[in-house]
Amino acid sequence: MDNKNTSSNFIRDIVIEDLKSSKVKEVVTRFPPEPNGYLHIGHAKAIVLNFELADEFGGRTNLRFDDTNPTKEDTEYIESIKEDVAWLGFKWDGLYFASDYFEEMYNRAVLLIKKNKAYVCDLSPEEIREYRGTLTQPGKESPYRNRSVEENLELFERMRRGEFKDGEKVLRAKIDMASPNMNMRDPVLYRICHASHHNTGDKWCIYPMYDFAHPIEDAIEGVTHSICTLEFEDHRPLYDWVIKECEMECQPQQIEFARLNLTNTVMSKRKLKQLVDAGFVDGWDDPRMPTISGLRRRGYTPEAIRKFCREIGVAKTNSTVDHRLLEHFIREDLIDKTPRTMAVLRPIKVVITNYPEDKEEIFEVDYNLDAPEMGKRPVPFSRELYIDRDDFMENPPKKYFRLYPGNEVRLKDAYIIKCNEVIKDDKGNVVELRCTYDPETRSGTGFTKRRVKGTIHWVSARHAVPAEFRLYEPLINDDAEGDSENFLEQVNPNSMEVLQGFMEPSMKDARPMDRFQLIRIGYFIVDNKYTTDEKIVLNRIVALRSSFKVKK
RNA sequence: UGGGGCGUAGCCAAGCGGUAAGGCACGGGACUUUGACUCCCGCAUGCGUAGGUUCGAAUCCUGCCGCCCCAGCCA
Repeated sequence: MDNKNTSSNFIRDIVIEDLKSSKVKEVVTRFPPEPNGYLHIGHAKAIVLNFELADEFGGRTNLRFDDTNPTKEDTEYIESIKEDVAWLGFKWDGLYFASDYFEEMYNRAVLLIKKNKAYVCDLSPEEIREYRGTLTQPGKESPYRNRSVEENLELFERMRRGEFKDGEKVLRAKIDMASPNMNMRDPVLYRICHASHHNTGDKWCIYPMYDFAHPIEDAIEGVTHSICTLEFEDHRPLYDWVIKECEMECQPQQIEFARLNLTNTVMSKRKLKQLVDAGFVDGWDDPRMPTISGLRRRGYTPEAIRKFCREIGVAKTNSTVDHRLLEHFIREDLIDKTPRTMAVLRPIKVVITNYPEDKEEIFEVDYNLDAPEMGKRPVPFSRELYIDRDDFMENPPKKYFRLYPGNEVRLKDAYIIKCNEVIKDDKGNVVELRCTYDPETRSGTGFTKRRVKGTIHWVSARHAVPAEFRLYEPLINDDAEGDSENFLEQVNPNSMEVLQGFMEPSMKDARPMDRFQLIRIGYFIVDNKYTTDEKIVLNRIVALRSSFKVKK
C-alpha cells in the first residue's frame, strides 16, 4: 500500500508496551459498525486506525457487524459497508456478525444468573428510569432484584421462548444502584423484541444490549485491543465487569479515542439523514456528503483518505479538523496521476481575426508534463475559440495578467494573442472578443523574443464538446457545527453550482470515474450517476490552489 | 452541586524533568507557457491559569478556570 508514516499515538504506545511485556502475543483489532447507515470519513479514521495498527505488528483485524438491534438494522447496509471498507483498501481477516454469537451470549447470561449476578426485572421502561436515580442522586433497587436463581432461570428461559410481550421484562445485571457511574446501576442486558432479524430471522425474540454483547463479541474473537470512541469511556467498567463475570477466557482491553469532526460539514448520522430527507442533497452518495460513497463519487481516492486519517492523529482531545487538510491530500495524490486537459466552464467567444477561416492546426500536447509516460493528445486550434469569462476584464485592476483590451496573453500550448476589440450586445454584455495572433509565437518553436505575464486555457469552438460541470462548496456555512435542531439553517444554499461549458475533444470518450486536471480550474471526475452517452457531467473534486486574489 | 475525560499556534498534533517536532492554514520571496506544482524564508521567550518542588518544569505536586460525555429496553 502507500507509504505509511505511522506517527506516534497513545494507542500505538499501549500496543507496543503490551507486546513488549508479553501481555499479548499478537494484536487483534476489529472494526464493529452497526449495519444501520452509511460509513463516513469519521468511520474511515477508525478503520485506518484498527487495520493499520494490527497490520504494523503482524496482527489481525476483523470486520464485525454489531447487529444486536433488529429494529434499526438492515442487510442493505451490510453490503455498502463491506464495499466501502474494501474500497478504502483494507482486507479483513474474519467477517463476523454479533448475531452469530447469540447462543453463546445467552449461555453467558445464564451463567450470570446462576452466579446471582443477573436477574429478570418486571419494571416498565418508565419505572426503570425512575429507579435509576439521577446524576447526583443514587438509584434504588428494583423490587424484583432478589428473585431466586431458579425463578430467574425459568423466567429468562420463558423470555426466550416468547412468552412475554415487548417491554414486559428485561434481564438486568446485578451491580450497584448507588454507583456514581450510571452505567453500573443494574444495566439492562437483554430486552424482549419480537422482530425479525436480518441474520437470525425469527429465531430470537430477546436481544442482547450493546454493553453486554460487545465485550463478549470481542472476547470470542480474541480481540486484544477494543478501540472505540470517547463516549464509551464511562462504559469501560461495565465492559470489564462483563468480561470478568461471564468468565471469558480472553480479556480484551477497551481503549477510547476522539471521533473525527470536520469543519464545514456534519458527521452525525441523524444530520446526514436530515440532509438526505430534506432533499438538500442528492442522496447518501451526493458528492458533497462526507460519506465514503459521497467522497468516492466526488472523486476522492482511498490513498488520499488514508493519508488524511494518518495525518490527523489519534488522541483524546475533542477536535475539529480543518476540511482544507482533506483537500490538501487529494491534490497531493492527484497531481501526478491525472491527465491535464482544457475545458471552458463559462464560455466567451474569441475570434482570431488574422487567422484564416478555413485553417485548422492540430497541436500534439502532453497529457501531463510531469508524467510524460501519459503520452500526448491532439488539440485542435482554429479561428474561433472559447475562453473563460474570468480570464477577460474590460477594466482590469492592477496585477491582472489575463486578457483585456490591448493586452497580450498566451493561449496555453498555442499562440500569443492580443485583444483588439470588445463586442457587446444591446444590454452591454460582452459577447465576443476580437483578437489577433502572432504566428511566430507558436508553442514548441522556442520563441523567446518576448514574454507575457498570463497564460490562459481555451477550447476551439468548432471542436468543442459540450459538457456539464458541477462545482461544489462546503455543505455547511462557516460557523462551527451548531447543536441546534434546526441546523438546516446553517446549510449552504449555494453548495453546488451547475455550469454548461465545453471541453477539448480529447475528452469526449471519457468514462464515468475518469479523473482530469482541468488546467487552471481544478481536479474533476466524470460523474457516474448523471453522465449519459449524450452528455458528460463532471464533478469538481477540488479547485487548484490559487494566490490570485484580485477582486472584480 | 455525582462520575468519567480533555486543555500545546488560526486548525490538527508530537513531546513522557534538560530548555517547544511535523502537517494544514497564513505571510513574504524565487521559478513558471497552469496566478498550479516545486523551492526558499517567516510563523508559540510560549504549553488553560495561579502557586509550589527542582540547578532546570509543557512534563512532577496543589488550587482554580474552561470545554466535552453519562440519567435508551440505541450503538
